[in-house]
Amino acid sequence: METTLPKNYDPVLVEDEINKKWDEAKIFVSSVEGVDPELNKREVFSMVLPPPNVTGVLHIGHAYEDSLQDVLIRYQRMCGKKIIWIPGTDSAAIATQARVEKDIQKEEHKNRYDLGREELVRRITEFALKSEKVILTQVKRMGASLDWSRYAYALDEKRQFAVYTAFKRMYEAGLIYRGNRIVNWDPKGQTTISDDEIIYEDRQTQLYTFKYSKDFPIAISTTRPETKVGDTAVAVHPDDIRYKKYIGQEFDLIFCDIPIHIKIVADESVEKDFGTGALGVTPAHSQVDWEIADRHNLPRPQIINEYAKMTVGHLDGKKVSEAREVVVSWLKDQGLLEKEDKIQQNVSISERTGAIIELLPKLQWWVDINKKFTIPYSEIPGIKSGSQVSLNEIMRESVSSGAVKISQERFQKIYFHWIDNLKDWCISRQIWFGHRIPIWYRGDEVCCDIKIPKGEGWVQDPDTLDTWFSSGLWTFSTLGWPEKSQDLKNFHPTSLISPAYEILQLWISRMILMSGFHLGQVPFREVMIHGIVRDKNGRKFSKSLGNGIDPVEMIEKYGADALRMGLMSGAAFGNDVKFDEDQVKGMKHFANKLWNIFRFIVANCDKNILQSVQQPVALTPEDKLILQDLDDTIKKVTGDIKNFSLNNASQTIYQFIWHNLADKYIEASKTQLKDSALAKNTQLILVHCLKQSLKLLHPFMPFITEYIWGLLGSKTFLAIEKWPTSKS
RNA sequence: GGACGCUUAGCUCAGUGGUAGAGCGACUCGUUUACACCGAGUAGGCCGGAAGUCCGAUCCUUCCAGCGUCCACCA
Repeated sequence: METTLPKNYDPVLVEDEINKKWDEAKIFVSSVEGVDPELNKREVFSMVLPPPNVTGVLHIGHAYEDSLQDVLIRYQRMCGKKIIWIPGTDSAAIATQARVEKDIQKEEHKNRYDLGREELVRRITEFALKSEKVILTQVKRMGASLDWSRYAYALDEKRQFAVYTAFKRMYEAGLIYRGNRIVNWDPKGQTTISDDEIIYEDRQTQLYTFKYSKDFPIAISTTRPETKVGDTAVAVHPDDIRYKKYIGQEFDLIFCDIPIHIKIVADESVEKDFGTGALGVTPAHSQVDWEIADRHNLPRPQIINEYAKMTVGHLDGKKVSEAREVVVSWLKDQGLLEKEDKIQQNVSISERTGAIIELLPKLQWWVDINKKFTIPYSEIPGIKSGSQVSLNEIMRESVSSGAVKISQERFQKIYFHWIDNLKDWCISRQIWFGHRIPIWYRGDEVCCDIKIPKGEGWVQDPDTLDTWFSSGLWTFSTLGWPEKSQDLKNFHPTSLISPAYEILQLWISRMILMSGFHLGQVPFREVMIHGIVRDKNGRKFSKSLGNGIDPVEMIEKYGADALRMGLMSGAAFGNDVKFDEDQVKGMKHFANKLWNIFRFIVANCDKNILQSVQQPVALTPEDKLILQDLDDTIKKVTGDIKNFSLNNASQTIYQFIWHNLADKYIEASKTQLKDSALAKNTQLILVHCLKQSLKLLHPFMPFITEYIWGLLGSKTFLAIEKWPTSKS
């Protein structure tokens, strides 16, 4: 027995050491062509890592995602494929800016306007860099076999160039336009805010039912009577027999001493059973009404300003709440108010300032989803090069043709449902951190270009792009696009992407759109959506809930191998995983078990047997049983990984190593090793089983398997060994 | 409001149209020269509720309940 091997396995030291060795040997770097002359002839397996946001540190959900993909990648690598797995991080414009602004508000009581654009962006960038550093360390410690030579950040120079190029080409194709849209406006913060920054409060409010005037035939209901001075129509359902006869009629009215012009229109979106079944349309201050106005070509006067004050008639300058009282008492005086009901309503409130959100129209940039353009080149089945298509058709065809395979049926359903209801994509954001829109103005002139146009007086659009605009380019902006690079030719479309289901619409569909437009390709051939990790109570891990678990803490306690294995065996692919620390602990014990199997074998086998290529034979019933079990295990684990049943695969290999190899065969070997007729063959079987086990386990527990592999005397890395095949 | 998912042993989860499985935990016994981060055992579940299809359902269908997610938010 060699006394140099400690009884207990210490993952932390080993994992650092192995990581260093992998780094130095550059075995995960796909651009080192000289290492293996056969490499370029091999089948390619390429993936991008869904880039984590630089909004802080990674949580256990990222650890799960990284592990899943690394298992698949390591398996494919061992199957002899040429692997490219690209790491990166995302700037996550809104999320990051909001995070930093919040900190600054808290610590310095300053808002973005106090700091100014330049200073705020500087601060955010500083924060992003810090957070990027932490994140990268975390990803590395998880053992993700990424090609770090290809690391990309959403705001780095190359990606910036790709984003501007993409914008310009889409602009020139007529797919990007500028138009008004209703946004969430925070009157206290004096800024637009995104839907994620809104909290909904269930409040009781009054629902007023009234007529605009005595001559008007239809009563309407509203919780906001003051906005009715901005009405331009009353919408009714086309099938509503009560109101059919009025459709198309127009009225000039005096409402609360303010003249308004009302047209009666028919619109499917109106609920017959709500209120009076007639909707007063206030186009400028309601999302739904804006769309109705769109469909019926109605004027959209703005009657509330950025300070939540009225802008018309004698109400001018009054707060909306004051104006409401004025209007209600006027209605009462005129005898127009038919009834008042108490109803529950979701009120939108700004998360940060607590102000009630006003909806206001603002100029925004859009991607036209339905406009046809000529696609110069297309590999997508069903879309011919040179034909007329829309982005919507690209998104639909890419999946319905099977060029992108969304492997779980339920997610495919969600995808199509989303495409069916898709509207134009608003890509401008009124924040400062992110890719600034590459549009310049000079008087009435508008210019779209990658650089500031020549000449004096050009001013860049103040808005930045929706973060998903740059994320949509990710599969090819990371491969050198817009250059016609060799990488792009070799590795695009990528083989697989494995995101959480939350970002199917946000990200996956945008990548299909972008890749289709710019390359005439799909971004990936297969989408395998995974579940998310939850805490013991089934809640999501999130920064705002503060229930995050630092994977590094788990790694230090149990080892990255144990964390990976614990997460993998937690639940089936696509289902959510409840994080269970005990499971991780159990896997640490498993690592220790494997370590001691190794110690036993080293202590009981001749040194030359450890590296012998001689095939063992089955001499005893125990021999026969273990070799058969091994073969079954190889078959099952391989099949399970192919089917993305990583939970089953990990449990099968666990079962074999612990309960077949250790509990049964090693016990049997204790007598067989004493029998000179059996000793050598028994040693061969032990070593053979151990080595095959190491290979099968390697995708799940890369560190300990690689470490033991080295201690057995191998000169090559286990990570690039050949995957075992079963005999049957 | 719409869509989808989940509900199986104390806990975390697999699974199959034909008398229920794993890991952890619990309990009993054992071993202390591979491993106490150990071994051999034991106990535990009318597989969320109701109805239907079937010779037979935990698995298929319908309804209901609880939980969760995404989308749209109702004047």
